[in-house]
Amino acid sequence: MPTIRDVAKTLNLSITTVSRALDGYDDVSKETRQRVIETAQAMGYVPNRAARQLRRQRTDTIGYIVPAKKPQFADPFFAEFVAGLGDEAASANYDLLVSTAPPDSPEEQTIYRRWVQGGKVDGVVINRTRLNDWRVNFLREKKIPFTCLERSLDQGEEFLGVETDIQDGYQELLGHLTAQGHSRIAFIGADASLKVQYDRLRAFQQALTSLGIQPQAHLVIEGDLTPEGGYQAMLHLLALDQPPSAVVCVNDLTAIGAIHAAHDNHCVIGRDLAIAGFDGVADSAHTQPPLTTLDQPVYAIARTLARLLLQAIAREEICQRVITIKPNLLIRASSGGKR
Amino acid sequence: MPTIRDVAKTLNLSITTVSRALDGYDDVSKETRQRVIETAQAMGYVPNRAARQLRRQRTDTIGYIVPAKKPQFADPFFAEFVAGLGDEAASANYDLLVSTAPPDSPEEQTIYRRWVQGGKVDGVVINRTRLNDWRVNFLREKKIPFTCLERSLDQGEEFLGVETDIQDGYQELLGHLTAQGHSRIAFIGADASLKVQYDRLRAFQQALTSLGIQPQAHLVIEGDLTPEGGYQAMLHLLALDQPPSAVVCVNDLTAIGAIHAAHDNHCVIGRDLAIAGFDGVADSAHTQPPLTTLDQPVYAIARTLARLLLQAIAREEICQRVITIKPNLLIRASSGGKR
DNA sequence: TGATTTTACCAAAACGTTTTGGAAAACTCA
DNA sequence: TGAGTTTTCCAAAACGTTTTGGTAAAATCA
Repeated sequence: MPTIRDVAKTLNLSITTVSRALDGYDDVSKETRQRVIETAQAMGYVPNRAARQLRRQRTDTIGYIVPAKKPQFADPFFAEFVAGLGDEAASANYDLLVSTAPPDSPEEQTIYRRWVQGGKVDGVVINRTRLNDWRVNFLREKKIPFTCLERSLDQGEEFLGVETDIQDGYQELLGHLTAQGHSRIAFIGADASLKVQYDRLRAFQQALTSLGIQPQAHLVIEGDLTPEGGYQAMLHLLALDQPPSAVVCVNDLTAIGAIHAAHDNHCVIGRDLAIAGFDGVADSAHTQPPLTTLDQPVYAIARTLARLLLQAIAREEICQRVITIKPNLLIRASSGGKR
Repeated sequence: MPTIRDVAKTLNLSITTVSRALDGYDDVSKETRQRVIETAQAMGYVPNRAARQLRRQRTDTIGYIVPAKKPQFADPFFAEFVAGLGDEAASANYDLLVSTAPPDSPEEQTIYRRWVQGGKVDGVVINRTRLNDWRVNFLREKKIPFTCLERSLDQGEEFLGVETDIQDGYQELLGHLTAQGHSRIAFIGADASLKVQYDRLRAFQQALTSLGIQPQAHLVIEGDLTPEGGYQAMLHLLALDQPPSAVVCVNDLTAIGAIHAAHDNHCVIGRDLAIAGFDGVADSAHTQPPLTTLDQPVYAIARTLARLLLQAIAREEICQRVITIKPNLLIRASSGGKR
């Protein structure tokens, strides 16, 4: 593996000149630069990252920790999210470091500490933000750049990241459901400490109220963002004295589980029961019947988060620190809409 | 951010002693070690990774490049796979570097080159191995440790990784299908350059033959491992003069698309048509009807690949260089089995 | 006792870059 | 012509570790 020293020796130049030629400084002549670039290429020289990082005091790496329960995580949301981060990072010659840890666990703390204090990453992307999130306080205190999907309550104006504005989306979705005669509408949510749960439940209830329907506490169930959680929650709803005729789920995976449970109870979805999700993961188009959902451009959101983070790392002026995204209602057969 | 120098100064010790105390060498007294550890802890000292890497000439990082087509990838297989790699790496205090690149593309080559030659990773995990795979030749030539899921034709005895033995699985699956009277059985596969396509198609045909059924070329269709590919392939099959009564798909995502297409053509799956997948991704339990599939322990496979890789990096003696895994047939309603 | 071994520590070199602060050579202009 | 300016290059100093090759002091042994 040739080093910069080898290249310099071959060309009878100093290390300095080679370094500066390759980095595009203008204090090296055109011909010299040409020679350097060619020789480096021919010798297969690639700068050693560790040495560069040590000297430059940065890593050209951003980090993301998948907030997954114990071993597996299977939400395609994360897959798309990671792809978006990775692609944006790669396009700026950055790398993406990935790990998994259960939300709010000691492991999570350990990894963040190792990455941040050990100087493994220049910045971090956070999602599944919690209402009170130690991560934002920790990163803020350590003065490490970071971006968030959804704003925690600890963050005021200095927030940097993406927020989804779901009010209109839920208004439209519930308008669609009530237009078909539904009035007993349930909500299968997530852990109450999550910001998305807080936001989506509130938007759901506000939309209901604005349509003249009184929200009912016993029609709000807690799931866990997985199909299994959705399945159990749906069973619970179906066992009620007066089961709902429509169910809004906090994400698509929950909805997939709910559909399954309804099927198992011989409900015909789209006729006996309307179901809607949130996210627009690829699978949602392939459930039976296809799932009505509020589609978010997850891949684009991830790229945006990475882009903002890279700008923050480079200390660029960021004109728009909060990027707001509105989900897009996809009406499919699961809500009895057009087939 | 305190460095080892700060710790040494605080304790009036040399840098050497601090370093060796923390690394557990035995040429430092019990009391000194204790003092060092406590002070380092108290000062919040964490070794700088870049400096350590530069000196040790290794990175404590393994790499994995998701072989995804253009922007998105949504296969939960990858999500589970990445989680497995990440967890195993973390348990050995290693990190996981992730990127995405279309298979066999210039981007793929660039990233591998950057990682390997720039010394960003100590080793690499490969999956979606191709029949002739430049990656294995490249890594072998550069003498970088790597492990593979599935063996490419370029690899002989020096293979290190996991192979799936699917012969029995397909035998059992096709036995199950023929027992229900199916004899026109189609196969929706993947790109012919992939090792899994090669293996699974061959296993499928051998199983058919052994059951006394002549494989028919026009019942073998090429998909692309996505639901969309499965959807299109299924439409094609349904339009045949004599459509198949059962369809075996190369992975679950393909099967999910196939189910969708069949539904859209008013086939009742499990009655008019049997469909089976491969992988056992979480979603396969929640299709309607639930999908019969050959379940692979993806998470465990990924952990195994990472573990083997770490052993290779540490130059440990590896007693078992090829770990063979057999998928497990899950009979669900999509093949007309038990409900 | 003096010779040998063990214990506990350390100075300095190395890892491969980037950056700082010049400095010689080649121009430019009056 | 000679003073200033620009161009092109470079030596040496970091960056924060780990490792090498020691050396005094203490303990052990004959």
